[in-house]
Amino acid sequence: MTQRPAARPTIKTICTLTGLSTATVSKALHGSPQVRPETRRQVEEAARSLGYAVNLDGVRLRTGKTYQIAAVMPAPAPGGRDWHGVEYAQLLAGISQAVEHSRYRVALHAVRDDAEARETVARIAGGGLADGVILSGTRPDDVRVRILQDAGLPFVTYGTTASARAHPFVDTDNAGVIRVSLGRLIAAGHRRIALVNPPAHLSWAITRSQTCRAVLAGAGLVFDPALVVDGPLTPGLGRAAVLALAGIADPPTAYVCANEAAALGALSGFSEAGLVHGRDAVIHATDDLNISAYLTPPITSFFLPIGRPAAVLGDHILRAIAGEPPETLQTFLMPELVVRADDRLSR
Amino acid sequence: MTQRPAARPTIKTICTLTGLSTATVSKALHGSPQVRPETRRQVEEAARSLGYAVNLDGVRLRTGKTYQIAAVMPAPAPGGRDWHGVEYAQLLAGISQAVEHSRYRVALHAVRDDAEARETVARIAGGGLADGVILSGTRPDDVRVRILQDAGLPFVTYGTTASARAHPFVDTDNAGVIRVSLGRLIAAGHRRIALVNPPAHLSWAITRSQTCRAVLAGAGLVFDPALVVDGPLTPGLGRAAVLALAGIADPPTAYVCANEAAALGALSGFSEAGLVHGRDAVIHATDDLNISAYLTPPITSFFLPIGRPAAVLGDHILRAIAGEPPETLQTFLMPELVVRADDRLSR
DNA sequence: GCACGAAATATAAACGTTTATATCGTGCGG
DNA sequence: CCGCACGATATAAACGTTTATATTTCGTGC
Repeated sequence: MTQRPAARPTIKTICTLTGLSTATVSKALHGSPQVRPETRRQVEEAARSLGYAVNLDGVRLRTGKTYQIAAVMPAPAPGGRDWHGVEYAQLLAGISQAVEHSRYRVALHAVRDDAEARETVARIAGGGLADGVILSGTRPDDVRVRILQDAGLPFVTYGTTASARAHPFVDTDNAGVIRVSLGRLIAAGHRRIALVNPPAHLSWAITRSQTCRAVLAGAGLVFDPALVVDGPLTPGLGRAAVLALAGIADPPTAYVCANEAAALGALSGFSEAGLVHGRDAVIHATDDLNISAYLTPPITSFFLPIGRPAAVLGDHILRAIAGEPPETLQTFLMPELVVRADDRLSR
Repeated sequence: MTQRPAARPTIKTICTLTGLSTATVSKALHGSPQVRPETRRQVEEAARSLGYAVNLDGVRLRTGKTYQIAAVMPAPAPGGRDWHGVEYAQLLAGISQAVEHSRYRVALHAVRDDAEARETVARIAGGGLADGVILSGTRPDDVRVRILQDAGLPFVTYGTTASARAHPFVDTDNAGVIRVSLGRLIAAGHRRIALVNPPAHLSWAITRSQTCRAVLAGAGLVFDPALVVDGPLTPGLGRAAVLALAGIADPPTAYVCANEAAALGALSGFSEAGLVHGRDAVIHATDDLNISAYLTPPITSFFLPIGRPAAVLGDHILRAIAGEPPETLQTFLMPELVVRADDRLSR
C-alpha cells in the first residue's frame, strides 16, 4: 500500500544519462560559468527529459540553508470561538505565491499567545530553523524583533515598531486611513468620533489613536480618550463599544472601526441600542474582506485586498534574505476609499 | 549580518559528550531495546542538557520519508476579492496543533483552481513530496482522490466522495444539519424553503439538496429545484439568491444558507428587497465563525467551531499514515444548534 | 613540437541521520 | 577452563547536494 512509485531522478540519474560527474551537473544546473555552454544545454536537456527536480533535503543538509520562511501568526486558542476577521490563510497563500519562483517555502508557525510567539521566534533564531521570518501583530517595543535583530536573522514585520534599528516592514497606512476618515467625518459635521481599536499595546492601535488626536487638534476639536475602545477585533468588541458609548452624556456620532469584524458587531450594537445608521451615527471601517458592501446598511470602508500586503511581504523577505538594506524594504499601503453611505447625519 | 549562531548540537555532539557511537545514540534516542537502559538514560540526559533536536533534513535524506503532510487548500486568486467565509488558516492551525506531538509538519499548498489542485496532488504523489495529504472541497467523483488512491499515498478528505474504495474523511454532518433545520422550519409552517448552496458539483452541495428533497418528500411537500441557488459561498451569492427568489410567484419563506458569508449576503438582500427577517422570511445558517449572533437581526445557526474538524483531520491523517484501515477513520461532526430567532413568521 | 596556463571536468569530502553488519565482552554450559 | 551464544556497542555505508581540490583537456605562444 505504501510502496514508493518510480524513484525520483537525482543528479546521479543525470550523470548516468550524460556521462558527466555530479559536480559538473550540479554546476551546470546552477548556470556556473565553469561549465561549457554546450555541456550546460546537454544537462538541462537531460534534466527536463527526466523531470528532475532538486531534492531540497540534500541541499539543506549540505548548505545549512533551510530555504524556509517562517510565518509566525496568531491562531486563536481552540477554546476561543470568536471570529477575528483576519484572513491569515489568504495572507499566507499570498506570501507563498510571492515566493513561488524562488527556492524558498513558507512554513506556518501558529502561536496561541505572546509567550508562545516569543518562544517560537527564539527557537527559530536559536536553532536556525528558517532563513527568514515574517511577524505580524507588532508592538512598538517588540521583543520578537529584538531577538531576530540580535540573531542577525532577516525578517519582515507586518506592522511597524519603534525600534531604533531600522528593519523591513509592510503595513497598512493607518495614519493615512485615519486622516482621510476623520477628515471626511469632520467635514460632514461630526465632533464626537469613536475609535474601535485593536489591543492598545499594538503599534497600529497607537498609530490610529495618535493620528486621531493630531487630526482632531488640527481641526480645533478635543480628543476624548473615553471614545477609544480597544481589544481583540471581534464582533463582540464593536458591539460592546456601541452599547457602552451610546448611553453616555455626549455620545459619539461616528465610529471608526479597525476592521470589518468590529464593524459588523458595531452594527449589531446599533440595532440593540436602537440607533439607526445615518441618522444617529455612522460607521467607517478598514476593510480587508470586502464584506462592508453586504452589511445592512452598507458602510463606507477603506479596502485593501489582503493579497497586496501578502505579495509585498513575500517580496521583502526574499530581498531581506538576499541582504538588501532594510531602508529600502519599508512599505506602507494605502487602502482604497469606497464610499457607500453619506457621512452626514440625516436627523 | 547573516552569521550563524552557536552551532546546533547533532548526534555527534552527544557522542563526544558521552563517548558513545552515533549508532548507539541514534538507537537510544528511539528507545530501541538494543541499548542498555542505563545508556539510554545517559544519552537522554546529554540530549536534554545540549538542547538537542533532531535535524529532519538528515532523517528525510536517510529514510526517504518526508515527515510532511500536504494540506491542499483553495486560495482565491489574487484578483478575486470576495470573501468566502472559510477560515482556512484556523483549519490549518488546528491541524498543525493536532500533529504537533509527532514528527510530522503541515505544509500548505494553496491552489487557485481545480486544474492547479489536480496538478499539485499529482506532483505530490508522483514526487513523493509528502507522506500524507489533506484535501478539501471534495466532489463525488474526485480525480484527486483517485490519483492518491492509485499512488497508495495516505490521505484524508474534508468532505465526502462517492469513491467505491473507502477512504478516510472528516465532514460536517450536512445531512443532519439539513434534517434538523428543515424539520424545524416545516414544523413552524414553512412550505417553500430555499437552499443557498455551495457549487453544485461539490459533495456537500449534493448531500444538502438530496437530503432536502428527502425531508420534504417525507413531509409530503414538493421539492422545487428552482429554490436551490448554488455557487461560490460569498456574500454576493446569498444576496443574489434573495433578490432572485423574492420576486417569483411563490417566494420562499425560509433560506437555509450553507455558511455565514452567504447568510450575511442574504440579509443584505432582505434589506434591498424590502423583506423583514421574521416577518417575510427567515434565515438559517451553517456556522463556523460564530458571527451569526452579530448579524442584524441574529439568526439561528448550526455552529461547528473550526477547531473540531481540524483536530480530527490531524488525528486521522496521522493514523492513516500509520496504516490504520480507512473504515475506522471516517468521521461526521454534528454542529450545535443555536436558536436565535423564532422560526415562525409573525405576519 | 613543446611547455605552459587556462578552461573544463572529475574526485572526494562533508552535511546529519539511520541501519546493516561487524566487533567486543560477558556469562553460561559443557 | 574453553568455546559459544548473546547482549551491547562500534563501524561503515548510504541518502542527494555542494564545493574545495585534483586532474584532465585544450589552445596558445614560442
